Amino acid sequence: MTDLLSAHIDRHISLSNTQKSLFFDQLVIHTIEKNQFLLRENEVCKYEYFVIKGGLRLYELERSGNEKVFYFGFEDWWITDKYSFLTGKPSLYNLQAIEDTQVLAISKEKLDQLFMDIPAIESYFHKVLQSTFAIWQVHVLLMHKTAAEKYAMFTSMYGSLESRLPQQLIASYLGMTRETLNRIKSGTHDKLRRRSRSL
Amino acid sequence: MTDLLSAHIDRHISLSNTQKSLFFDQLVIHTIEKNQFLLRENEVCKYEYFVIKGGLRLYELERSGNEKVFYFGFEDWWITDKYSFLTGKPSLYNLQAIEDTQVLAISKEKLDQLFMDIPAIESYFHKVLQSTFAIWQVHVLLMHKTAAEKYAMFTSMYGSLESRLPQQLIASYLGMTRETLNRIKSGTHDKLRRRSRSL
DNA sequence: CGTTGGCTTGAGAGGGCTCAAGGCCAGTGG
DNA sequence: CCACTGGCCTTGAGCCCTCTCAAGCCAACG
Repeated sequence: MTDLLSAHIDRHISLSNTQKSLFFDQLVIHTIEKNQFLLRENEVCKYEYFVIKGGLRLYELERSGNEKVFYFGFEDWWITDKYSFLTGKPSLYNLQAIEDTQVLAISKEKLDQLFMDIPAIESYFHKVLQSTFAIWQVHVLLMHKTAAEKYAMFTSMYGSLESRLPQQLIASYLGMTRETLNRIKSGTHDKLRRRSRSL
Repeated sequence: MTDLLSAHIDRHISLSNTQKSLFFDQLVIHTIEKNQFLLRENEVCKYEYFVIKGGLRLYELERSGNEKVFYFGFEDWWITDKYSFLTGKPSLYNLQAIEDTQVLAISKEKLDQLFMDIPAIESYFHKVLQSTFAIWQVHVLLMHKTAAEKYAMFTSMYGSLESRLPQQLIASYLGMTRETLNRIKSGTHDKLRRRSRSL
């Protein structure tokens, strides 16, 4: 159950088995079905989640009904609404399973205690945040590009995820409509269409 | 010289004067004029910089000549190209002073050593990264909005910076052209113009 | 004052959006 | 086994927000 996490830790820091046990004792396993939520708008996000099976998305639901996806979490990765988790303020976002999913959860209180008892664990979460940060940074860079460039960046970085994600969600993550993404993939985006129409 | 930084640390963790001295001994002060660079494209970013006076911008220079600003650093804040700093790979970005500026620099080697000697210092940098992360996260959210919404978000979050930043740089940060930003500020963006033209 | 950098304003073009319809497939129930 | 349904993808046509290109203005500074 904690094998994936144990291996993930080993890739970042070295921890004795005793220390790992102290850590793992604080974890709670959650199993949720596709489309169920780990967090909904206006709730405070009290946990960080390590995905051991399945996938999740973090998204904003606008008043218009439009959904904007900001982050995905699949196996071997941590996901949470960091802002709500750290500040204790109500979340503006939703964290929903996009497949049948299993996660390990750790609460803020338990985590803070672990940081005090075992500095290496804070070091681990520091490194995890560095990786997460890199992903968000790329997301900002990507959002400055044109639709075709965005999709090219996405496939080059997350190509392996593409088969598990409906186009809708990819389009939302890239800040474009499903239709635009589809036209890019099929090679019929406006740029080309216009040219041939005028011939 | 290290007063600002000392106070900044105190706001995040508690450190003895001895420990602070160990930290401060590793810092090097740099003074640079407006428009000079701390880092240029293709160089490896070897330092994290704490700004004690002035301001900097981190930006990408596209082959088209277009500049895209991703981050600012003013007094009391850390700035670096985190990705290049952590991976040791050449940076894709430029870090340039937008005012006459003074920074304290710490190298990756020194910092890693400090993390091993004084875990609280890693805790401090972990917390700083959490704050930096929040800024990039907002930046992603912002990039999904319309031009007018972007500007509204910017003023509500960073209004105090607005007077120190040329509109050009704000526009770039927001992912729009100077002209569009200007039209939004003067209340003459297309939406309104068209309506009155048709009357 | 000439130059330079930044801000303003205008007109036209185009990339991506909206709205709308239709197709495909898997799951479900008759 | 087949009709029905819902979710997702595809395609089309027109529109609009933002960009591009181009001038002109103003203030700071040599």
